[in-house]
Amino acid sequence: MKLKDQNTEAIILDAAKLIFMEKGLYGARMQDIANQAGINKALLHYYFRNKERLFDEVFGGALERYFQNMEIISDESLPIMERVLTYSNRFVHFLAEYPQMSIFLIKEISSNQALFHLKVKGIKKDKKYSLLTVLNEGIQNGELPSLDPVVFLMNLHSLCAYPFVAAPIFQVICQSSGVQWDDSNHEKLLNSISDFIHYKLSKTRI
Amino acid sequence: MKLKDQNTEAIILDAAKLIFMEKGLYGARMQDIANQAGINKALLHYYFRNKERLFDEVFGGALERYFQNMEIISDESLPIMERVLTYSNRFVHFLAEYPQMSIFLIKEISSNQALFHLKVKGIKKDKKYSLLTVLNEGIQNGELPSLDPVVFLMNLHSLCAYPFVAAPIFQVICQSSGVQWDDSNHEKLLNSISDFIHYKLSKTRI
DNA sequence: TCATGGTTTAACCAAATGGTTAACAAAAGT
DNA sequence: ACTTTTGTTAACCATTTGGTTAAACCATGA
Repeated sequence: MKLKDQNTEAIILDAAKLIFMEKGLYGARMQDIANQAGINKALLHYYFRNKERLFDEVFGGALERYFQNMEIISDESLPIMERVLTYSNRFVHFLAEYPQMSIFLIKEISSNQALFHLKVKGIKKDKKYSLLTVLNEGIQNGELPSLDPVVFLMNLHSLCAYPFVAAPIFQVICQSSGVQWDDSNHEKLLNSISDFIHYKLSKTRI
Repeated sequence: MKLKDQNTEAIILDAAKLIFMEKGLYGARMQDIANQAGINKALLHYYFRNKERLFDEVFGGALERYFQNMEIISDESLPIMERVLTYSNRFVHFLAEYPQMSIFLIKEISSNQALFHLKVKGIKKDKKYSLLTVLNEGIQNGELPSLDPVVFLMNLHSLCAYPFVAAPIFQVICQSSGVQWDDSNHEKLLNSISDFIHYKLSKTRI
């Protein structure tokens, strides 16, 4: 029975992820999730006591993967520029793989900041460096030019994440101008971000 | 009666805007809106037949103002660089004034792309130029260096809008790193965007 | 084989919620 | 004054929805 057990649990989580991602906490219906998973609604409550617990599971998982990817730059063996480049690369690839993740996080965080706060604290506890500390360090020891690290962080995240967050908007904008915006643009996007990083973090600014 | 009439309608719209912005279409409850407006729930249905109509009113209004601000660059008397700078400036100021607008649009668009599509078509019909066409023009006549206008558009919008969209996330990130992220950063943000525009649109690239 | 315990379901329940009705209030027209 | 129109409300209704219950199902070990 253990086999089947783990299986349905995973199936439920996948279904819940899909539905929650699409509809959010309020929009999602337990029945929809049950249908998606191909099981009875009561079974949802058997595995995850209620809607919030199920949501928490999905949400927590998403957050963990999110931060996991955000914290990869702590590798001190590489120059900071290199780390930031890899970091943004992985960030974009991560978002490309889970396109709804970003918007999902933002949706839910904006309507339930408290939960997010707690989860982050739990996850960040065991992480040593954040991009911010790394940047500050680099500025102080002269590896980076002097710049406002918070603004840079904001800019960088904007360039990486917004294209996925606002994909629906852009599809319409581009469409109505006769251009296409699809996955083939990821490479161009990455190039422009690399360009930005080099521009901002090179010691030889103009 | 005309006086009171217009008044309650406006009150309802304000209340609906507030609640819808915060909770979205699904999350918002008619009762909440009625309470916020200080009136009976039935009165909502008296003025706006049902929830969707009321939502449409709020949503349509938001969209119109949004696009109104996005289309100001059509002033041909100015050099393109100037126009783009003003454009991004106004964009940021607009979002600063309606911080939830962007996230609201994204939320609703992502769960109801069709409506958005229609509304945009209706609004864009009477607009002559979009940022894209202006950019393309500038590239062709040599006023701008050769660059991918779609990617630039994406980058620019990202830099402007994401800080507002992701404000909740950033507040937590910054907080857990001991930094502050509040309105005082708008100016820094604007500077960094100006810098980006100059970097990208100057003919004298490095 | 059959008792046991985890798994799954159909049927049900109570609360929430969008929407309606009928009656009342207040202004405007006559 | 009184009739009509417009604005407003309390009470109500039907449906949806999260959650529960009791019974059935089924693999496994005694």
